[in-house]
Amino acid sequence: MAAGPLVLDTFLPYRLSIASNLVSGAIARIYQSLFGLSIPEWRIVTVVAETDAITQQEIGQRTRMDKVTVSRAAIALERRGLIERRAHPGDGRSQLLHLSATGRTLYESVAPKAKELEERLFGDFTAAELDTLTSMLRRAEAAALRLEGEAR
Amino acid sequence: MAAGPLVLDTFLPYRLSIASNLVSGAIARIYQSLFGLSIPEWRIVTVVAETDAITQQEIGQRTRMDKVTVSRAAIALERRGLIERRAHPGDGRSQLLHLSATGRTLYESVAPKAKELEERLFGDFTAAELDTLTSMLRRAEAAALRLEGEAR
DNA sequence: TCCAGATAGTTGCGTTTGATACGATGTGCG
DNA sequence: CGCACATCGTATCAAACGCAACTATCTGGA
Repeated sequence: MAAGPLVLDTFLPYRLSIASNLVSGAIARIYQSLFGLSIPEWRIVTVVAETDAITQQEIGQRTRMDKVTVSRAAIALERRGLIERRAHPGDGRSQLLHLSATGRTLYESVAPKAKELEERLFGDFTAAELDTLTSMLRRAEAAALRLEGEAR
Repeated sequence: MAAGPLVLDTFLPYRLSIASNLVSGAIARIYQSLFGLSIPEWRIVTVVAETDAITQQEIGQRTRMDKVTVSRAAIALERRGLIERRAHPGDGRSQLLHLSATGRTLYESVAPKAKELEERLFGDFTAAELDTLTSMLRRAEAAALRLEGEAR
């Protein structure tokens, strides 16, 4: 671990926040202008596409989005006809989300664009570097969760 | 670069956002409860401590915070007596921020706590890993900035 | 069976955020 | 020197966010 005095510019949580905000900001602007999707909406479309049918609660767990955020984005997506919500057989409180035909079509143009953006952002990383980065991020996530856990 | 279909869970911008939100969230809560400082306030205190006297505009550039965010946090810090604002000699529009005695005292307890948190979050990373992570984050920042640049 | 407590999703509301407009000051060109 | 334009910081307003309260439904134990 870095010894010595605090220097904001090299303080890792700070660097992480700066990098994440820049990357998220760039992507958010592009998705908004190309597809009219916010980040929560985009995440939901992707998760629903990957699972075929999923509850809002599960989406929240997977993506760490607040259930309120999921609820609002799901309502917006339904209004736009991109997803459909059916009663959950066996649990009347819940509903299963899945893509409409329109939603699936949209997803099929969104997904390649996502890969392209990833390529543009991380294209000069080697495969090994990408693995390293991913695993470091997961380690940091786990540590942050531990820290939160202690607090309560 | 990762080939194959989009899988949200391994999509790097997504992982970056999740990690950053968890880390920032944990730190924000701790700083709020220990020192009553928001993240923007904390950043300003740190930058001012490092530079001794700096304009709000420069703070914004360094930390990538909006000038509105900086303005509000600076006003709050001045009200609490942690920083002082003096006329900028040679530019009447601007002002130089510096720490008050109280602010310096606070900073001297904030800084070690920051190092401690960094240690708790990234303590199991080797020095080499930390360097790698930092430089990868900087590369991603640069790529995101290029992407933004193209958009306009 | 019935009721207390837990859970899914929505709504309300206060806070935070950032784009835009503004007032004040500074700068450069004619 | 004067006027158009840029820049610093603040104010304003609308949108995003997340906690807490709420409704409806489910679950387990007496």
